[in-house]
Parts: sequence; structure tokens; C-alpha cells
Amino acid sequence: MDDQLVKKPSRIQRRNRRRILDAALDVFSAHGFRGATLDQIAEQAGLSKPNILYYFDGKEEIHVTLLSQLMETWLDPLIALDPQGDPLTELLAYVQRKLDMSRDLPRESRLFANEILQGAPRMDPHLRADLKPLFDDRCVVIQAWMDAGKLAAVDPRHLIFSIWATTQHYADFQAQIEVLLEGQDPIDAASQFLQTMFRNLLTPADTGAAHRPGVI
Amino acid sequence: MDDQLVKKPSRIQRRNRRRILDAALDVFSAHGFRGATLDQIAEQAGLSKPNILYYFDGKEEIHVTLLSQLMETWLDPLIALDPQGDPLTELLAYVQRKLDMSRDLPRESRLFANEILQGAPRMDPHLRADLKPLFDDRCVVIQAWMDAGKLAAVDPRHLIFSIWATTQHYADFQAQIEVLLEGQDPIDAASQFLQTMFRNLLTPADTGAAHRPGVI
DNA sequence: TCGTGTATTTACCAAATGGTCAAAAACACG
DNA sequence: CGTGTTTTTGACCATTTGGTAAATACACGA
Repeated sequence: MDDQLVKKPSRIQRRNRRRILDAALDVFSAHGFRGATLDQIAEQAGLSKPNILYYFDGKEEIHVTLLSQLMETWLDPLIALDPQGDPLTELLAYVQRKLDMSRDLPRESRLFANEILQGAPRMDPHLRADLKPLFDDRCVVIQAWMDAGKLAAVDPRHLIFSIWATTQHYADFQAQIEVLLEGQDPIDAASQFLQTMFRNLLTPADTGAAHRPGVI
Repeated sequence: MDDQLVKKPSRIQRRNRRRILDAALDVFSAHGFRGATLDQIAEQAGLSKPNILYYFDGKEEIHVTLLSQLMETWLDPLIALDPQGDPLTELLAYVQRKLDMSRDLPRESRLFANEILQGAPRMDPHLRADLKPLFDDRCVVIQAWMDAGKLAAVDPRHLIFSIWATTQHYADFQAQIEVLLEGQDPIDAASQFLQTMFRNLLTPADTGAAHRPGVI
């Protein structure tokens, strides 16, 4: 019949799997793994619970599938960091890409945050296998830039942490930010602020003054 | 008998309530509200489940009690910001206090993060009633410092966000950091890094060079 | 030591939840 | 249209979970 081990999924299969994963992303990101229920996911997806279990082996598999897909999306901006590019430009662009992701993919950010918060029980292998090597490599690249005097010398690891922390904050702590900012769109102002902060941090001392806000 | 409406709790009551809250902090911070079970809390506290419900009206009340207590702790460092002090010193000390809290009270940080991540369903009133006014007041103070030329001019709100994000990151994303840093204590290095970053950001342009790392 | 209010446990319960299964319905296609 | 396959459903099930009621054990002052 088919010489492939796995039949290629039908149109209906693709559509329903996509619906389920999208609904699951909604629910998991809002309530965490244990807080999410199959009934919620089913309702959100517009399918019955047994129908969902026809497409996935169980709650766990849905979650794992989401996390695997997420890891790719999550690494992208860091992969896009070009060792041949201009150091300061590259890093500021990286900050912007991460911030854009907080605006465009807040559910994914919260799914990730939920998983890490709870000790990364399902994602730990991914972190070690995928994120760690990339992280180490990027630290070497950044360190080389600093050694060449093209960036102010700071700990590259904590630099990356601070970029992650400040950008993802706008997605993960959105509920708090909405209370404190009363409905203004925070991302534009955040972009200004973060670009200033990281430019000031990273501009090497001998390259002339950092671009100070309020000072042209 | 007693002219007070509420009898003062016995020694046993105080001890057991403390045990329960401590156990609940463990469990809630590790699994979130819905992921935590009374059985887990009971076992962790060394009490039976009905015994726990003898001291608290239900799971919800335990959680709410924790969040209320947490809010005080959480506001403390911001309250301690002295409008009369030296601006740069005050803000850098604030960063340090927040970072110390990430090291000393990681469970509390994760409890808070969990709650906000899920949309702050139980904490929203506290945020509006307690955090928001303090936040607004501190923004005014910081803005005044900037207007007086004692700090570089940036958006005070996003400045505070970035301090929260970078410091709490070390508690909330500990699982990830442990994978990436392989067991070194990150807080000391983080302290160096963050002090440098925020000093560079906040030192006003005309006050002489910011303290650049690697440059004495 | 006794009696009374406090503390703890044992045995439950109802609802929620992840999951199963067989049969029905819908569908693709010659 | 008819037939074989895929998809969907309704009825169920076992376990977990938050919570209760009543009985028992305990502390401690009179």
C-alpha cells in the first residue's frame, strides 16, 4: 500500500491537530500543565474529548508536542545572531526580536515560563540538548566581540539572561503590567527603554559617548 | 469570658498554622495553585488532610493567606526607597535588595510569578490596592530625580519593570539557569552585572563617565 | 484527678478528571 | 451507488481531589 512507515496525515488530521494544539496552547499557557483539563481544551478546540484522544495519546503528549514546537521558535532569535555582523547592531536587533516575540507570541512565552517555573520537568532534556549548546556558542561569540574591544566587557551569560528577563517580562507579567500601566500599549515604550539600556551597557568606553536619553 | 472577638491563638495553633503555610509555600510555588493538592501540603506539613482543614477553611484560603503575607514582603524593598537619599545609590541598593530576595526567598518569588502568569486571579485586588499606588508614587520620585538632572532620563515605569524582571529572573527561571550555568552560584556574578548595567543606564551624562566594566 | 474545650483521626462523599471502547456516523473513492 | 476506511460520539470507568461528619485523643486549668 504505502511504502512509508508513517502515512502522511489527511487534510482533516492536519486541521484537527492544529486546532487541538492551538486550543491547548491557550489553556496550558493560562493555567499550567496540571491546571489545564482535557475538557477545557476540547471545548476550546470545538471537539469532543474522546475525539481529541483520537489525535493525541493523552494530555501529556499534547503538552510535549507543544513544548517541542516551542523550542524551535524560542531558539530562532538567538540563532539569527550573526557572528559576522556588527556586534552592537546584532545584539540590539536581538533584543528587538525577543521583544517582538513577547508581543506577538505571549501565549508561547507564558507556556515556556510556566514550564521553567515548575522546574522544567518535561523540558529539561530539550534545554540540555538544544538550548545549552547554542547558549554556550553565543557566549563565546559575544566574548570574542568584547575581547576585540567592540563591546564593553560584561559577563555574556548574564547579559543574555538580562535580555531574556526584560523582554519576556512583558508577556509573562502582562497581568501586572496592565494594572500598573492602565491599558497603554507598553511594547513601544519598552522598546525605546531597552534599546537605550542595552546600548548604554554595551557601547565600548573608547567609542565615544553612549547614546544617553534626553541628550542628542 | 474574653472581651475580644477573636481569641488569641494557642501555641499549638500558631505552630501548626506556620507549618501549614510553610508547606503550602513549598507546594504552591512548585506546582501553582491548581497543580498543588491538599494531600501534598498535608504530607509536607506532617499533618493529616482533615487536620489542615481544621486550621484553614480550604485550599483557597491557604493560598490567599500566603499571597497576602507575600504582598507585604514584596513591597518592602520599594518602600525602603528613600526619596531623600542619593538617587543613584538608592536605586542601586534597590536592585541589590531585590536580588537578595531572589536568593533568599525564591519560593515566594515563584509563588508570585505563578499567580501573575495565570492572570493574577486572586491577587488582582492586592495589586490595585497596594502595589499600584506605591508604584505610581515611586515613579514620581524617580521622575523628580531625573528632572533635577541627578539621573539619566528614562521612563521610570520601564526602569522599575526592568529591575523586577532582571532580579526575579534568577529565582523564577532557576531551573533554566542551573542547566546553563552548571551549578555555579549565579547571584554574585549577577550582582556585579546588574550593578554595572543600571549604573551605566542611570548615571547622568554630565556627571562624568559611567563606570564601565573593565575600565578603571 | 476530673471535666471541658481543643486537636486529631477515621471513614466517608460528590465532583472532577484522564482515559477507554464499541458502535455509529461520515467520508473517500472505485 | 456500495464498500472499506477514517472520524466522531455516547456511555462508561477508575482515580484523584477538595471537603465533611462524627468519633476519639489530648491538654490543661480548677
